[in-house]
Amino acid sequence: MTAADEQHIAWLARSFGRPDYLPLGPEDLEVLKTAAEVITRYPGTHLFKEGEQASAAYLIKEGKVDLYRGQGSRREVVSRIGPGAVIGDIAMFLGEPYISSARVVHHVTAFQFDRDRLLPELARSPAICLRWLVAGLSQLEKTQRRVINLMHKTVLAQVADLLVDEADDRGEITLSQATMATLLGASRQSVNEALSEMKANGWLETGYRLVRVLDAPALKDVAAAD
Amino acid sequence: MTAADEQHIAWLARSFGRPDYLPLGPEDLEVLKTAAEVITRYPGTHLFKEGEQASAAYLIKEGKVDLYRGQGSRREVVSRIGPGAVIGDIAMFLGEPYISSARVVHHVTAFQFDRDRLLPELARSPAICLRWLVAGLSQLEKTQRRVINLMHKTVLAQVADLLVDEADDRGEITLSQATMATLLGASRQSVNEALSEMKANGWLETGYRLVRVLDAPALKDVAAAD
DNA sequence: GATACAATGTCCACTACCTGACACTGTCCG
DNA sequence: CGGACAGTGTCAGGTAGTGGACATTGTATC
Repeated sequence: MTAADEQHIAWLARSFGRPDYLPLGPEDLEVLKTAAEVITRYPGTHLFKEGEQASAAYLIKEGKVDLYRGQGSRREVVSRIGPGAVIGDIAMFLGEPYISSARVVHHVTAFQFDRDRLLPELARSPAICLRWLVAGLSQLEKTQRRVINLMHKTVLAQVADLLVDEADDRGEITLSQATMATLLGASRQSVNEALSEMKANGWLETGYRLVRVLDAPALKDVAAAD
Repeated sequence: MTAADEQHIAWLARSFGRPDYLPLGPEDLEVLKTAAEVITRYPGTHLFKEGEQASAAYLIKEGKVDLYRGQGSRREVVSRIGPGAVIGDIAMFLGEPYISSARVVHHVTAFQFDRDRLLPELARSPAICLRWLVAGLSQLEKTQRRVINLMHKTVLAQVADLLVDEADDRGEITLSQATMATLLGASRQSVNEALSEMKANGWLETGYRLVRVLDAPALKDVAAAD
């Protein structure tokens, strides 16, 4: 086994092996490894598109991916995800078309699990099957809670929440205000106003396609308010 | 508990209380018999209560059960379910508290699946495990789609959608306008206004704690609009 | 049947947000 | 270097929805 393989297994274990119950054993990881394929994609390309029959799920190892729905000017970005995230799995398990499109933002490497290869393997590995599906339930439930939490809050609170959520380790977010607006389902003007207010309070700095969070606790307060 | 949480619970409860949510077939029950326990309960007793750690799921065999949330005078019946329905399973799989209370209305017999006994059994029956969890995923995914669909629509469209969705076979909905309002996260006044407008169009009749849908297609149009 | 409570129907002022419009500034590329 | 374009900052008018207040009507309780 190569060093690269070791790393891959470590990743898989981190993503699927949360050990509250039914922990995955080494043989389970071996199964996942054989069912997966490592792929790399360049920015602008798609992992999958909305409406296509779901043939595979993806575990992002590196890079960023935008999930969006709709086309052209009606495009609505649903979320931006990074390393560790699993996408497309729900549609794949349900045997339905993908619910959204996944477009690569920053150069991506990912594990691709093809339905035809994965399902037979899972049928032999109930522990993985349970873990994966419970993880899916949990994730769906979480995003649902998030959506509903934001639903009737002010744009100010929504923006604060988005910034806290999306900031990298340096507290920076590289999204245009227009993109943030579609992410939240708000208008660009409202987002701009919210950012201006928080900038005036000294909680953040703004630049071209950039926001730098200076006072994360304050933003968390605002996001929780209401 | 915040207002947003209330809404979340309302949404989830609306979905999980569905009588059409039937993940298990007869042959599955044969396999699961060893993990199940047949229980009988008298009217007024509880199968489980909101907030309790979910330790078991129930498959109703006979009788009626009210799913409600809140306590005392603040109690709100979310749904009444009958034979064939499975309740409490998603909370059980996720290892989280129940999202609503289940009170017996008419004398009930049911299968009780204890988490500690069920999980090992499912680990031996990957097919059932897959089917059950996929049913749960499907249900959650559907509600999520609905939430996102309704998110930025007018109260009028939201009310129309709720009515179409909640109407029984005679086209009647027995919910107070205040309850509908909390279900949708809107104000009672707005709901009232929406109902008035649709009543004026001859699409429905209103009564005390009652709405009777007269023109379901028209309501569907309104719900889809925007 | 009298009383208490719950639900409905309406009023109005207030506000957050949206659409549209326009000037200004940063970034990319020939 | 200079144009083209994308992104930011800001104004104004219009509107859906909120929250408070209150009269009216229906339902349950003793």
